[in-house]
Amino acid sequence: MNNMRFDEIAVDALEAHVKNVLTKEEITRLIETPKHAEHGDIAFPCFQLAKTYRKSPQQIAKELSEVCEHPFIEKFEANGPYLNAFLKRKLISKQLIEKVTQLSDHYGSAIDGIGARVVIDFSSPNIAKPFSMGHLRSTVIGNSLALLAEKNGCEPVKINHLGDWGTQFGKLIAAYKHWGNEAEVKENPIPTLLKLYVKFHKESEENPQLSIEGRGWFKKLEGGDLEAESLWKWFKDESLKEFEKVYQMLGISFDKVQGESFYNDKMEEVVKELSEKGLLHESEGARVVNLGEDQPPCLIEKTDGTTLYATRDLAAAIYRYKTYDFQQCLYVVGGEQQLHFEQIFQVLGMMGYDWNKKMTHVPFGLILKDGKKMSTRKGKVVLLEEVLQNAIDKAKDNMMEKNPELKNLEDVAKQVGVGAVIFHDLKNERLGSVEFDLEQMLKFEGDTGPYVQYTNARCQTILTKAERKGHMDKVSGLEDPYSWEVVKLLERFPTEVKRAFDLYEPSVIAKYLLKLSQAVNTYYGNVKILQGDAGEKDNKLALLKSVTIVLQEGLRLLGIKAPKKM
RNA sequence: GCGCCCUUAGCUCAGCAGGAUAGAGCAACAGUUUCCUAAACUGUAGGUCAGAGGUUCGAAUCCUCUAGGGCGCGCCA
Repeated sequence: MNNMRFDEIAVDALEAHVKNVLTKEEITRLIETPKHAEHGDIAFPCFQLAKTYRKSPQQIAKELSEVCEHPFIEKFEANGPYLNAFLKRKLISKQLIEKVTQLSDHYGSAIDGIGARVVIDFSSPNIAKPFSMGHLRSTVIGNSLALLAEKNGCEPVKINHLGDWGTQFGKLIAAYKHWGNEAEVKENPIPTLLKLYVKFHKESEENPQLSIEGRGWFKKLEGGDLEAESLWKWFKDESLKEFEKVYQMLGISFDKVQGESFYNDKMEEVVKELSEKGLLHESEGARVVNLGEDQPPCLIEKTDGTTLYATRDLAAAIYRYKTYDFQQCLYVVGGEQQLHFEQIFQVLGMMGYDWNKKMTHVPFGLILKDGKKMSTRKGKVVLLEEVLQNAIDKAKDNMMEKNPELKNLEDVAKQVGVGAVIFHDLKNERLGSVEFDLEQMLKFEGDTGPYVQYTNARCQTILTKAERKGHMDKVSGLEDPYSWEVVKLLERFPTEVKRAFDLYEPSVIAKYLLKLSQAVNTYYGNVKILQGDAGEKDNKLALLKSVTIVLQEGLRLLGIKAPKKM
């Protein structure tokens, strides 16, 4: 009977009285959370029962309200066609606070975790290009999914599948041979390489010969040409240094950095296998796998014998399955590549690999600029590093003004600034496209990361002031309406953690944290924590302690720090 | 042309295993600091849920169509 979820309590109370008509599952499905406090804590609509009972739903609600009872429920009330239940606030809050403070940061963790291995392919920036806003999404969503996987009892494997192979690098080498100079690249690697890349695309519009040249260089690169390889390696090393700066700012690390080039020596085998299985066909000089009547084929080898994205992804998938024996493999890649992944999964299936069902493309919406996709080729990029620095500077300005005597001000400014950017990216539904808006991203008020961090910091201050941490033996529960809203939200945390991972949606957590923060701030604004008699104070402090546990843990799952002071 | 996605308040978005009066934030306006951090709180104002049908006791939510926007669709990734 301990620690039941609210819906379980309701099912428990109702089951005996509607047993012949509805199953447990059906009751669970019907149960809902009322939107308005006057409708209680749990609601059960009686419309469906009306048919079988041949009574009005109002009548049924009334009758049920008279017979239902449950040790956790204060009262049942019929309100029109609804049966509303009011929980025993004191009892529930007592139990919940005890549970959260006992479990601490394990609250919400899956206890029946099976340790399933989940490979997550995310971030994957392209070398020789700036780490743009576009990659931010994959990076923060993927990182959060890894954290959520772990929280849900799985074992994540975080892979950074760098875009470090392909025709584009042949083109870059060609561009460098034409217009580049060593000193300039050394001085300012990424912007210089980007400039070369952009110039190449502009020039090749008038001079198609250039593209052919670029493809030639890629063929050399894939063939092991020393000059091509050393240039490529140089570009890659410079890029990795730049990326590392960004990952450090974001506080994100990987288990493996295995770019596309890692599969260079594994592709021949894949092509061979495809051929042996009779899947490879000649088409217009290239080699493809045909997929279906009205579907475009999957291109495996170009006319000149070099490989493509799809080839490398097939090799990567097979390698990963062999290496990790994963239960799930997630690709956190923009929605514009949906067709590509459909093709990859389909080809794997045709090769006889039924584990292709364990692979999922987790797409997300684009970051748009003026309603259009941002394009690297045209040089329209916004640098992530600059955005992060902007945010950090702004956080610092704020703190100089509000809390200048704060120690480690630099660190906290970083946590808040970066937190704002990450939260802004994660708070909206994954799939929606977002218009790039620096001003929005640097907002620290309202529905933002700093708002959540601030809520936590205020609670922390009170706890420090009260010098009460830990022993909550004297907790007896709370029943005022403000704390009740907080308690109800705290109770939901484990459910949200599960839902967020099931849906691959970090925004579920972000939205939850906003709701919790709002409820806490309302509480804080209306109730004086450090006033009242000792017992009352203990209860309020214990609640705040629970709040900080959940806020910190929730932020952590998004990859955001929770400073104690700000 | 085909496929996928999107359209809710002036702006950014919640709500969508159908349910009781469609919610936040920003912006606007009006308040709150002898009081635990005003990065906060309280209140006012703001909506034919793109449009039309359908299923249902009940639709922002499910189905169909229309309009508008976005993204893909053989040698880029």
